[in-house]
Amino acid sequence: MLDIKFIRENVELIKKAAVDKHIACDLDRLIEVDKNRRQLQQQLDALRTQVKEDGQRVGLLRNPKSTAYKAEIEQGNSEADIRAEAERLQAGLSELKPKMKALEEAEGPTLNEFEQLMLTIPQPPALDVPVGKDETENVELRKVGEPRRFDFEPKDHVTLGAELGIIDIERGVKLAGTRNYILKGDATLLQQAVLRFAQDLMVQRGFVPMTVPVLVKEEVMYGTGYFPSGRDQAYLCERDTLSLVGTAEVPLTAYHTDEILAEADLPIKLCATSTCFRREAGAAGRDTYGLYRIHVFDKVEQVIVCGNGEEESLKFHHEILQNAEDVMQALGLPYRVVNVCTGDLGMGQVQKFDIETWMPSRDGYGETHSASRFHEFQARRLKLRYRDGARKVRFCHTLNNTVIASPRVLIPLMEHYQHEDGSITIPEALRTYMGGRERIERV
RNA sequence: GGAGGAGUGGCCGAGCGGCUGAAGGCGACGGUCUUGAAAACCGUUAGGCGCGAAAGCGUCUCGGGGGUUCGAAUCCCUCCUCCUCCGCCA
Repeated sequence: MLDIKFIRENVELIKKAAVDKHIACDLDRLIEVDKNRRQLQQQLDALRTQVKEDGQRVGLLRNPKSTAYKAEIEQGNSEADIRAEAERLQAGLSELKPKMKALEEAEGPTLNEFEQLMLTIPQPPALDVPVGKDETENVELRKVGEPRRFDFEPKDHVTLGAELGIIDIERGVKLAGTRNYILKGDATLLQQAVLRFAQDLMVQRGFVPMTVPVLVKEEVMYGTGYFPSGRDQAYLCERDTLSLVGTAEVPLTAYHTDEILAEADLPIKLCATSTCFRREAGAAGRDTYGLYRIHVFDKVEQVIVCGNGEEESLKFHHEILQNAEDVMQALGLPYRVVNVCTGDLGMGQVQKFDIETWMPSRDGYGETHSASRFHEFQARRLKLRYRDGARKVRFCHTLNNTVIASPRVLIPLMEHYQHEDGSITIPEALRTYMGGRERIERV
């Protein structure tokens, strides 16, 4: 959410942002509703002032001990006069009631529409975000590591997993439908190793590990910007008006909702390992093969809540990106970093850097991480604030990035480290989490 | 799930129809004092929205929503949360 004052003064900028981001919003209507809203408030405020002042005077005139009453007596007014004055004021106020009621009834829907519209206004992207229609126009920033050249015909992760007896997609689908899977034996251990390794690295870097709810209230989904527009991507437990989160970013970012933090508390660095649930609505037919695009997965996520400043935000954006790159480097996987273009940005994101990891079976890079910064966008929705040095209340900035998501990362991991016989080398960084073993082999 | 009790400012706690956005205390911040610190004393210390260049002014908010009333933190309805006891249970 943006500041309505900012919106009023930057209508054209935001219209352009909406076009570039492919987000539908009715800015003209918002401006109009905002105008109505302020007008109604001014009228109501004036009436309320009168009701308050006169109403209070009625009370005073009815109380012989009040100074106002005594003043009336001193001015030579009789008790009857004073009583009459009170009656007169009260009658006048009674007449005001229908007028106020009418205004209040107009204000309700206006406020409601105002809030709905405000939720649809996108955050303008940073200046160095490339304008583009979709992910094909993301701009590569750098490549790290070389895709491995095989001297044999490499297998894909599905084949490797099936032959090793550690990935069972068929039965996953049997139990839960398309885009489901079952990890078994060493794949389960490998996934847990990867998650634990990633979490340990984050803890080492000062992030507080958390266990968070994955089934959250709607307001949390709205607050982080996933609702209303992404509602069809979430699994809803409608009976309980709760939603399954698609990422731990949601509960982590919302952790300090409706609080005013001390500046000394910032930056707040949190991470959580959680299961993530995604409907993948609208992705029918896309990435249907293997473990790439699935409904349920586990992820370690990192979130930073920092002070309100462009520079600070940028600094932390690079920090969370670096954290993820360090994980990939420790795993020895080749990847590249892309500057995500406007058409592929979410509505709250100022800028997003994706890490795409080399996946031999795709003969290309596939997204494994997504590092975003939001400025105040989420903080405003969540009422996530702090008091600065001048004791002024300001909105925080928020950022987040994947640390590692599995099983997607098992794709490059298994494929990159495979041997001709179908066994897989366990990268060194993970061995302590795999009982010191060096290889996954068929048992 | 059943039966009771309670929700007031950063915290504790008064108020139970009218000059109460809210006494008092604690904490925090600023100042006086002090060689420094403590103590003592003085002062400041809610957020949202609107108007305004600003100072400031207005309004809303005492768990949320609705109602009664000229007037509600105070009365009524409803929902939520927390605590205690009982039941069930990983």
